[in-house]
Amino acid sequence: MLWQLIDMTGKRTSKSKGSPQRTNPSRTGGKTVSSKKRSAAKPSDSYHHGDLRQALVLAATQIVEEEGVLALSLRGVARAAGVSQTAPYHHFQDKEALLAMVAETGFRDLAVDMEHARDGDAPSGVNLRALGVAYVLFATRNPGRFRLMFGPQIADKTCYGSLLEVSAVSFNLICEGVAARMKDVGASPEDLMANTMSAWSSVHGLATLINDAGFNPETMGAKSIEELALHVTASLIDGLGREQTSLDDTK
Amino acid sequence: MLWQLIDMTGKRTSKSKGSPQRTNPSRTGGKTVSSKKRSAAKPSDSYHHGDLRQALVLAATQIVEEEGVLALSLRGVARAAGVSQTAPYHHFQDKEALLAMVAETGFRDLAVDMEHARDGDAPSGVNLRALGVAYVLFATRNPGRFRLMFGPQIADKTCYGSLLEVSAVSFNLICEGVAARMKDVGASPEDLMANTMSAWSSVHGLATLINDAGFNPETMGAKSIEELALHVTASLIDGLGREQTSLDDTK
DNA sequence: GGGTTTAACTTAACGCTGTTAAGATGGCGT
DNA sequence: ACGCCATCTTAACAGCGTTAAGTTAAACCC
Repeated sequence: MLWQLIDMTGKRTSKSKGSPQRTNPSRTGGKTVSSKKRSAAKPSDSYHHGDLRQALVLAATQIVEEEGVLALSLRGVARAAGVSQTAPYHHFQDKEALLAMVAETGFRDLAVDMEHARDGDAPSGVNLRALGVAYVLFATRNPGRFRLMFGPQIADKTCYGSLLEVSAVSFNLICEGVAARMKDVGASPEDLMANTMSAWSSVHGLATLINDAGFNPETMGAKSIEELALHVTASLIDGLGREQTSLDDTK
Repeated sequence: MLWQLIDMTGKRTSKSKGSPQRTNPSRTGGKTVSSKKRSAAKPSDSYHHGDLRQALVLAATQIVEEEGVLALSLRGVARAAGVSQTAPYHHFQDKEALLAMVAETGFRDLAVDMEHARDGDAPSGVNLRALGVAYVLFATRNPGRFRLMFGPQIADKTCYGSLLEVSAVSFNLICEGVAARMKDVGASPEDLMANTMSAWSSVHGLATLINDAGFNPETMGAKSIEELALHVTASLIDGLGREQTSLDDTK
């Protein structure tokens, strides 16, 4: 998370768990395959798997998304990958490290979605809304991973350097969007961080509430999640009760 | 949650887990004590505890707050209460039911905090901000319970009727605050639900990010959580970059 | 009051989990 | 060719949620 990279000198103690900021030894994505690669399918005949590391991440991602983080067991992941129960320990220090890898792919996918949604040529308000909608849509389409990315399953995220780096990308996108909007409105640049926090809170809160507070958009008078996200981002940009004019007076 | 009570006819299937909407048999607070009550201390000599139910809830609450939901085990709670490992099963159907009780007390305390913060005589914008700040402060002062209240540990919250009822109180407070503000601004009442969602998303998102995304307010240019919460609620009410005028032009 | 019902509590046990230790396998560099 | 060593295996430990069956004592009924 960028706000942690920024404040790396802070007093956040990164408790226990070995050396913090441990750099992932091999790779983040897992493309250093030896040569006889197997993509991700299990061979079941050969003693050595070929690319077990990535297979485990994929299996874990699927379980997280289909049954939730709480239903995920390391043994279950190993079973899904067709290896023994302790094989994962040769690729990940513990269960949390595997989950951190899954979360990392989540942050990567989120950043991709947001980059696709971004439109630098559009008015700053429109661009900011598009970013927010993309954020909410990613969260509601990948609730399991989204919960993992921000939940307590990964106790101290500062232990996983690449996780922090990737998560900073989406944060930067929001931050840039807010900065552009503030420039248009003529707001003081010193409020950039606080305003980024406001924007981020809006979309993150909406996403979290949809995922975890068990409600459907129709109850709130919206036809779809996207429509509701548009409404919420409009409220943020122009103020409560004034969102109906947002598309017109936006720069 | 109110939005579920509202939409009780909805297609939310309340999967498995016995009869949904099960009414808590004895009491919600646990004050139906037989007569020889023991408040919550463990007797350790008498075979029967006296008020084990409440003692378990208290012990669980403490563990949730001090070590997090993930560190809580039913056996550990029983140990803390000084009873055997299976004693809790005579008061709660399973671990989740105990957690639901802890979450319920959380929603009750949240509602109390927000009711204290409410000021019906103040301008609508000021009142709404006070409600939001109270929400964020509760969440950051009780992170363990807050995570439990909205997290996936309680899989299907519709199974616990009293939980839904209590959670509706704070929702109503936000809803009323938004309605008053909309009236002042002259917004169409049909947007009430969507605007409530906007307001709620803002404060819930901020609370969640502070608790789970591991950042400190100073990084965002705020001196305290309260100041940041004030900024975020101002952004919501008046729009991004315009919050500096919020306290003046509010009604 | 004495006998019985019954809620509250106990010990024992099952299968599951995360994790460690120690042994088996086989690709790769020398 | 040989040995190294990353990779994978089986075995084992303690702790978990939960069920089953037995024990205690409070409450209730006549």
